[in-house]
Amino acid sequence: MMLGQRIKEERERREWTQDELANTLNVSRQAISKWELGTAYPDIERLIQISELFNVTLDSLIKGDDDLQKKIVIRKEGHNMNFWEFAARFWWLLFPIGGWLIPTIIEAFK
Amino acid sequence: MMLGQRIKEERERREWTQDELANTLNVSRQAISKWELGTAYPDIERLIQISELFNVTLDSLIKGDDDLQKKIVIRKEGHNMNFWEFAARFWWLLFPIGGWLIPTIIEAFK
DNA sequence: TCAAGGATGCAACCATTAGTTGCGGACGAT
DNA sequence: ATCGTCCGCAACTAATGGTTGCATCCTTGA
Repeated sequence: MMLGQRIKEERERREWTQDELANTLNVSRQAISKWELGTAYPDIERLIQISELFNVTLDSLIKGDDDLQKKIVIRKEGHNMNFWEFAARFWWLLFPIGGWLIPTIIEAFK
Repeated sequence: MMLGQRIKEERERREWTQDELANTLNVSRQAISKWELGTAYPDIERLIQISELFNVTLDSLIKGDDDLQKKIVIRKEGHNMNFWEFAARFWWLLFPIGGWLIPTIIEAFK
Protein backbone atom coordinates (compact mmCIF):
# COMPACT_ATOMS: atom_id res chain seq x y z
CA MET A 1 0.00 0.00 0.00
CA MET A 2 1.24 3.45 -0.88
CA LEU A 3 -0.26 5.30 2.06
CA GLY A 4 2.91 5.75 4.08
CA GLN A 5 4.97 6.95 1.16
CA ARG A 6 2.24 9.27 0.01
CA ILE A 7 1.88 10.90 3.41
CA LYS A 8 5.61 11.36 3.67
CA GLU A 9 5.71 12.71 0.13
CA GLU A 10 3.03 15.30 0.73
CA ARG A 11 4.50 16.24 4.09
CA GLU A 12 8.01 16.72 2.75
CA ARG A 13 6.71 18.59 -0.26
CA ARG A 14 5.47 21.17 2.22
CA GLU A 15 8.67 20.92 4.25
CA TRP A 16 6.88 20.05 7.42
CA THR A 17 8.35 17.90 10.15
CA GLN A 18 6.49 14.89 11.46
CA ASP A 19 6.00 16.90 14.62
CA GLU A 20 4.31 19.76 12.83
CA LEU A 21 2.00 17.48 10.94
CA ALA A 22 1.21 15.66 14.16
CA ASN A 23 0.14 18.89 15.81
CA THR A 24 -2.17 19.93 13.03
CA LEU A 25 -3.83 16.52 13.13
CA ASN A 26 -3.85 16.31 16.92
CA VAL A 27 -1.94 13.08 17.20
CA SER A 28 1.47 12.26 18.59
CA ARG A 29 4.54 12.49 16.43
CA GLN A 30 4.94 8.75 16.71
CA ALA A 31 1.62 8.19 15.04
CA ILE A 32 2.88 10.03 11.99
CA SER A 33 6.07 8.03 12.06
CA LYS A 34 4.14 4.78 12.14
CA TRP A 35 1.89 5.83 9.32
CA GLU A 36 4.84 6.75 7.14
CA LEU A 37 6.69 3.55 7.96
CA GLY A 38 3.60 1.48 7.37
CA THR A 39 3.57 -0.04 10.86
CA ALA A 40 0.17 1.48 11.52
CA TYR A 41 -2.62 3.07 9.53
CA PRO A 42 -4.67 6.11 10.44
CA ASP A 43 -8.35 5.55 10.99
CA ILE A 44 -10.83 6.70 8.42
CA GLU A 45 -11.72 9.97 10.06
CA ARG A 46 -8.08 11.02 10.11
CA LEU A 47 -7.67 9.78 6.58
CA ILE A 48 -10.27 12.27 5.47
CA GLN A 49 -8.55 15.01 7.44
CA ILE A 50 -5.28 14.21 5.72
CA SER A 51 -6.79 14.18 2.26
CA GLU A 52 -8.36 17.56 2.92
CA LEU A 53 -5.22 18.97 4.48
CA PHE A 54 -3.15 17.92 1.50
CA ASN A 55 -5.89 18.58 -1.01
CA VAL A 56 -5.63 15.19 -2.63
CA THR A 57 -8.15 12.47 -3.31
CA LEU A 58 -8.42 9.49 -1.03
CA ASP A 59 -7.59 7.27 -3.96
CA SER A 60 -4.43 9.21 -4.59
CA LEU A 61 -3.48 8.97 -0.95
CA ILE A 62 -4.15 5.31 -0.44
CA LYS A 63 -3.51 3.70 -3.78
CA GLY A 64 -0.81 6.06 -5.00
CA ASP A 65 -0.72 8.53 -7.81
CA ASP A 66 -3.86 8.85 -9.86
CA ASP A 67 -2.32 7.81 -13.14
CA LEU A 68 -1.02 4.62 -11.62
CA GLN A 69 -4.46 3.53 -10.63
CA LYS A 70 -6.05 0.72 -12.47
CA LYS A 71 -9.37 -0.71 -11.66
CA ILE A 72 -9.22 -4.31 -10.68
CA VAL A 73 -12.64 -5.74 -11.15
CA ILE A 74 -13.33 -8.74 -9.03
CA ARG A 75 -16.40 -10.34 -10.43
CA LYS A 76 -18.57 -12.30 -8.13
CA GLU A 77 -21.20 -14.59 -9.45
CA GLY A 78 -24.66 -13.61 -8.48
CA HIS A 79 -26.72 -16.05 -6.53
CA ASN A 80 -28.94 -16.75 -9.49
CA MET A 81 -29.68 -20.41 -9.91
CA ASN A 82 -27.90 -21.91 -12.84
CA PHE A 83 -29.49 -24.60 -14.96
CA TRP A 84 -28.31 -27.51 -12.89
CA GLU A 85 -29.38 -26.01 -9.62
CA PHE A 86 -32.73 -25.46 -11.18
CA ALA A 87 -32.78 -29.00 -12.54
CA ALA A 88 -31.80 -30.40 -9.17
CA ARG A 89 -34.74 -28.71 -7.62
CA PHE A 90 -37.42 -29.31 -10.22
CA TRP A 91 -36.34 -32.56 -11.85
CA TRP A 92 -39.58 -34.18 -10.76
CA LEU A 93 -41.43 -31.89 -13.13
CA LEU A 94 -40.17 -34.18 -15.87
CA PHE A 95 -42.65 -36.79 -14.78
CA PRO A 96 -45.91 -34.94 -15.27
CA ILE A 97 -44.59 -32.96 -18.22
CA GLY A 98 -43.06 -35.97 -19.88
CA GLY A 99 -46.03 -38.08 -19.00
CA TRP A 100 -48.21 -35.75 -20.95
CA LEU A 101 -45.81 -34.56 -23.64
CA ILE A 102 -44.51 -37.86 -24.95
CA PRO A 103 -47.90 -39.52 -25.52
CA THR A 104 -49.06 -36.31 -27.14
CA ILE A 105 -46.18 -36.31 -29.60
CA ILE A 106 -46.57 -39.98 -30.31
CA GLU A 107 -50.23 -39.44 -30.91
CA ALA A 108 -49.49 -36.60 -33.28
CA PHE A 109 -47.40 -38.78 -35.62
CA LYS A 110 -49.61 -41.83 -35.62
CA MET B 1 -19.79 9.59 7.21
CA MET B 2 -21.50 7.93 4.29
CA LEU B 3 -19.51 4.73 4.33
CA GLY B 4 -22.16 2.48 5.82
CA GLN B 5 -24.92 3.65 3.54
CA ARG B 6 -22.68 3.46 0.51
CA ILE B 7 -21.68 -0.11 1.22
CA LYS B 8 -25.27 -1.10 1.72
CA GLU B 9 -26.29 0.68 -1.46
CA GLU B 10 -23.68 -1.00 -3.59
CA ARG B 11 -24.43 -4.36 -2.02
CA GLU B 12 -28.16 -4.11 -2.56
CA ARG B 13 -27.66 -2.81 -6.05
CA ARG B 14 -26.09 -6.16 -6.82
CA GLU B 15 -28.72 -8.01 -4.82
CA TRP B 16 -26.21 -9.65 -2.58
CA THR B 17 -26.89 -10.60 1.00
CA GLN B 18 -24.62 -9.47 3.80
CA ASP B 19 -23.56 -13.06 4.07
CA GLU B 20 -22.44 -13.27 0.46
CA LEU B 21 -20.50 -10.05 0.69
CA ALA B 22 -18.93 -11.25 3.91
CA ASN B 23 -17.71 -14.42 2.23
CA THR B 24 -16.11 -12.64 -0.68
CA LEU B 25 -14.32 -10.32 1.73
CA ASN B 26 -13.44 -13.07 4.20
CA VAL B 27 -15.06 -11.50 7.21
CA SER B 28 -18.02 -12.50 9.29
CA ARG B 29 -21.48 -11.40 8.33
CA GLN B 30 -21.63 -9.33 11.48
CA ALA B 31 -18.72 -7.24 10.30
CA ILE B 32 -20.71 -6.24 7.25
CA SER B 33 -23.70 -5.48 9.41
CA LYS B 34 -21.62 -3.21 11.63
CA TRP B 35 -20.11 -1.42 8.68
CA GLU B 36 -23.50 -0.73 7.19
CA LEU B 37 -24.94 0.42 10.50
CA GLY B 38 -21.94 2.64 11.17
CA THR B 39 -21.05 0.94 14.44
CA ALA B 40 -17.68 -0.09 13.04
CA TYR B 41 -15.47 0.78 10.12
CA PRO B 42 -13.46 -1.58 7.95
CA ASP B 43 -9.73 -1.19 7.99
CA ILE B 44 -7.98 0.33 5.02
CA GLU B 45 -7.01 -2.92 3.36
CA ARG B 46 -10.61 -4.04 3.32
CA LEU B 47 -11.69 -0.62 2.19
CA ILE B 48 -9.57 -1.05 -0.91
CA GLN B 49 -11.01 -4.50 -1.49
CA ILE B 50 -14.50 -3.08 -1.27
CA SER B 51 -13.81 -0.25 -3.66
CA GLU B 52 -12.36 -2.69 -6.16
CA LEU B 53 -15.15 -5.18 -5.71
CA PHE B 54 -17.75 -2.50 -6.29
CA ASN B 55 -15.62 -0.70 -8.84
CA VAL B 56 -16.10 2.67 -7.18
CA THR B 57 -13.60 5.26 -6.00
CA LEU B 58 -12.62 5.45 -2.38
CA ASP B 59 -13.88 9.01 -2.28
CA SER B 60 -17.24 7.84 -3.51
CA LEU B 61 -17.30 5.11 -0.90
CA ILE B 62 -16.23 7.16 2.08
CA LYS B 63 -17.49 10.63 1.39
CA GLY B 64 -20.55 9.62 -0.58
CA ASP B 65 -21.31 10.29 -4.18
CA ASP B 66 -24.04 12.76 -4.99
CA ASP B 67 -24.84 11.33 -8.39
CA LEU B 68 -25.32 7.91 -6.92
CA GLN B 69 -27.54 9.26 -4.20
CA LYS B 70 -30.36 9.95 -6.64
CA LYS B 71 -30.41 6.49 -8.15
CA ILE B 72 -30.68 4.86 -4.78
CA VAL B 73 -33.87 6.59 -3.79
CA ILE B 74 -35.55 5.26 -6.88
CA ARG B 75 -34.60 1.65 -6.56
CA LYS B 76 -34.74 1.53 -2.78
CA GLU B 77 -38.17 -0.06 -2.63
CA GLY B 78 -39.23 -3.24 -4.30
CA HIS B 79 -37.08 -6.10 -5.42
CA ASN B 80 -36.81 -7.19 -9.02
CA MET B 81 -37.09 -10.90 -9.58
CA ASN B 82 -34.48 -12.32 -11.87
CA PHE B 83 -35.42 -15.04 -14.33
CA TRP B 84 -34.83 -17.97 -12.07
CA GLU B 85 -36.62 -16.49 -9.14
CA PHE B 86 -39.49 -16.00 -11.50
CA ALA B 87 -39.18 -19.53 -12.81
CA ALA B 88 -39.02 -20.96 -9.33
CA ARG B 89 -42.21 -19.25 -8.45
CA PHE B 90 -44.28 -19.66 -11.59
CA TRP B 91 -43.06 -22.94 -13.00
CA TRP B 92 -46.58 -24.33 -12.87
CA LEU B 93 -47.53 -21.91 -15.64
CA LEU B 94 -45.73 -24.34 -17.93
CA PHE B 95 -48.71 -26.65 -17.75
CA PRO B 96 -51.44 -24.46 -19.21
CA ILE B 97 -49.05 -22.66 -21.53
CA GLY B 98 -47.41 -25.83 -22.72
CA GLY B 99 -50.72 -27.57 -22.91
CA TRP B 100 -51.85 -25.05 -25.45
CA LEU B 101 -48.58 -24.17 -27.19
CA ILE B 102 -47.20 -27.57 -28.03
CA PRO B 103 -50.36 -29.04 -29.61
CA THR B 104 -50.68 -25.82 -31.58
CA ILE B 105 -47.17 -26.19 -32.96
CA ILE B 106 -47.66 -29.82 -33.74
CA GLU B 107 -50.90 -28.99 -35.47
CA ALA B 108 -49.17 -26.40 -37.59
CA PHE B 109 -46.79 -28.97 -39.08
CA LYS B 110 -49.28 -31.67 -39.71
C1' DT C 1 36.66 17.22 17.82
C1' DC C 2 32.77 17.11 20.18
C1' DA C 3 28.73 19.04 22.33
C1' DA C 4 24.02 20.44 21.49
C1' DG C 5 19.84 20.44 19.31
C1' DG C 6 16.61 18.79 15.91
C1' DA C 7 14.41 15.10 13.38
C1' DT C 8 13.15 10.37 13.14
C1' DG C 9 13.00 5.34 14.40
C1' DC C 10 12.45 1.52 18.05
C1' DA C 11 10.25 -0.78 21.97
C1' DA C 12 6.87 -1.43 25.59
C1' DC C 13 2.57 -0.37 27.24
C1' DC C 14 -2.29 1.05 27.16
C1' DA C 15 -6.86 1.67 25.31
C1' DT C 16 -9.90 1.80 21.83
C1' DT C 17 -12.51 -0.73 18.71
C1' DA C 18 -12.94 -3.97 14.94
C1' DG C 19 -14.26 -8.66 14.43
C1' DT C 20 -16.32 -13.05 16.10
C1' DT C 21 -19.77 -16.05 18.27
C1' DG C 22 -24.35 -16.86 19.74
C1' DC C 23 -29.09 -15.59 20.01
C1' DG C 24 -33.50 -13.92 18.49
C1' DG C 25 -36.89 -11.44 15.69
C1' DA C 26 -39.08 -10.53 11.19
C1' DC C 27 -40.52 -12.23 6.95
C1' DG C 28 -41.67 -15.39 3.21
C1' DA C 29 -42.39 -19.85 1.21
C1' DT C 30 -44.19 -24.50 1.58
C1' DA D 1 -47.13 -24.86 11.89
C1' DT D 2 -42.42 -25.05 10.35
C1' DC D 3 -38.47 -24.46 8.04
C1' DG D 4 -35.17 -21.37 5.80
C1' DT D 5 -33.32 -16.82 4.90
C1' DC D 6 -31.80 -12.41 6.18
C1' DC D 7 -30.49 -9.22 9.43
C1' DG D 8 -29.77 -6.66 14.08
C1' DC D 9 -28.36 -6.85 19.17
C1' DA D 10 -25.34 -8.05 23.00
C1' DA D 11 -21.20 -9.86 25.09
C1' DC D 12 -16.65 -11.21 24.51
C1' DT D 13 -12.03 -11.55 22.37
C1' DA D 14 -8.08 -9.93 20.13
C1' DA D 15 -5.94 -7.13 17.00
C1' DT D 16 -3.82 -2.74 16.46
C1' DG D 17 -3.58 2.27 16.63
C1' DG D 18 -1.84 5.75 19.71
C1' DT D 19 1.08 7.31 23.58
C1' DT D 20 5.26 7.78 26.41
C1' DG D 21 10.13 7.29 26.86
C1' DC D 22 14.59 6.18 25.01
C1' DA D 23 17.96 5.51 21.21
C1' DT D 24 20.09 6.94 16.84
C1' DC D 25 21.55 9.79 13.15
C1' DC D 26 22.62 14.10 11.27
C1' DT D 27 23.91 18.90 11.22
C1' DT D 28 26.05 22.98 13.09
C1' DG D 29 29.25 25.76 15.43
C1' DA D 30 32.79 26.92 19.01
